[in-house]
Amino acid sequence: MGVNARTRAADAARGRIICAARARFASVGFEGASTRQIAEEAGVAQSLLLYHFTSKESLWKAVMDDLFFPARARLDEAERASREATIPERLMAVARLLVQLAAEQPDIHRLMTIEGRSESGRLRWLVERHLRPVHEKYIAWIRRGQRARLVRSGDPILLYYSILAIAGTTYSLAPEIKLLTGTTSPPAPAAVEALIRSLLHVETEAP
Amino acid sequence: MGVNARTRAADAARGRIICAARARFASVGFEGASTRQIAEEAGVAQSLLLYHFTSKESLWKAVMDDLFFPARARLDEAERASREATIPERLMAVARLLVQLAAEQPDIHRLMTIEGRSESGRLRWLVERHLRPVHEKYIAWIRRGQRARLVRSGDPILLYYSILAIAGTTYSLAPEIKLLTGTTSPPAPAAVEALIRSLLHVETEAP
DNA sequence: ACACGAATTGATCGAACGATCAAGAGACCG
DNA sequence: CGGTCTCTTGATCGTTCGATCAATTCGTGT
Repeated sequence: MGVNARTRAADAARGRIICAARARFASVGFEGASTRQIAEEAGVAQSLLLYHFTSKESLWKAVMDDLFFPARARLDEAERASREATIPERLMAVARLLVQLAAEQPDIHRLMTIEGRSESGRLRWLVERHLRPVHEKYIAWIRRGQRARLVRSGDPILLYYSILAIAGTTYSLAPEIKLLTGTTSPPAPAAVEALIRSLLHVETEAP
Repeated sequence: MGVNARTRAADAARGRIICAARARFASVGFEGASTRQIAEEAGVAQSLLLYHFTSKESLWKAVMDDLFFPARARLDEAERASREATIPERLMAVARLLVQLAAEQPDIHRLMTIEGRSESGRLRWLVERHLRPVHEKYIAWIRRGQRARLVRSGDPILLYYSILAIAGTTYSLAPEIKLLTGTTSPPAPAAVEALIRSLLHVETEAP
């Protein structure tokens, strides 16, 4: 972005604001987060936040873009890398990355599940801009895998959202799990991946 | 509760407040919900809300008790009814009820997943009062089933939270799924149950 | 019939909210 | 070296927040 020392410092401030905003939006939601708390955590004045992002809603959209565009780029890369594999293995490659993303940044799962629970202008924006391009593709993959009898039968939407749910929940609810069990280390991505694999697999034919 | 016409009307008002509060807390979280909106939706003055429930936090706790105590009673009943069955079948009886509860009242899943994502006094209260008595029991069941080689191996906490995630997510995110796919009818509980069953099952021995 | 008390309301408090604006600070180009 | 433009701040606007309080309503027990 910025080449000058001036604009580089400004970009750093923008980055700190986005980072603080992501944490607040993810934990208390859009309505519950306040621009003053976000600005304080970022170490800037509240008016600077609204200088860079014009409104609270614009800041929320910037947070979403900052989170989803890199994630989608990595998904595209995982698709390309598995170009030659079977549908179930391609789906597993995608699922593996979804688990990895949720483990690295649990906020991404928190933000999706906090916005998807009630219809709003923000949800419509998020669905059209980020979710639909991703979800529809993989749901179509599941359909294709089911036609080839390589993926378990049943509602593809239910199957896809169950994969998303398993991929993120244990990382998203880490504070609750810590309070409940004392466990401070989240499960290994490989263990989550194994559960998803058994969910995706075709059932062994009943006798 | 009330036997007089007077107290019966008051209980009705209390019920309407709790119902409206559950919807608001579930969709925008504790911090995002306002007592004025809740009171308006319940058709009472905001001051009456704080007369019956002394504070916003007390109202939240009343909502949780109102949701969890009946749910736990039904869980106890499902346990008793499956007293003679094997561990995996008892777990499936519990899972079936969890799916049914999430399908009937998706707010219960929304409220759990909105509070579990950041440590707070409310989360501590919820864990000690409602979650620990339920979760620890079923995680112990999973451990017992694993020792008997009747339940798939792996982290029991991950397995349990994956079951919870699958049971509730498609109902909890119904607004998002509707926007994404146009589907207005949520999946049948039996379909969700089938996914959980394949998650719980012991893997077929590798050659 | 009447006084008591639980239920309900409207007014109001100080604090925090999102947003706007004028003013200052300082790096950059001429 | 001075003017310009971007970045940053503090003050302030009107609104809404959770909470408190006095006043009113109305069924109930005596």
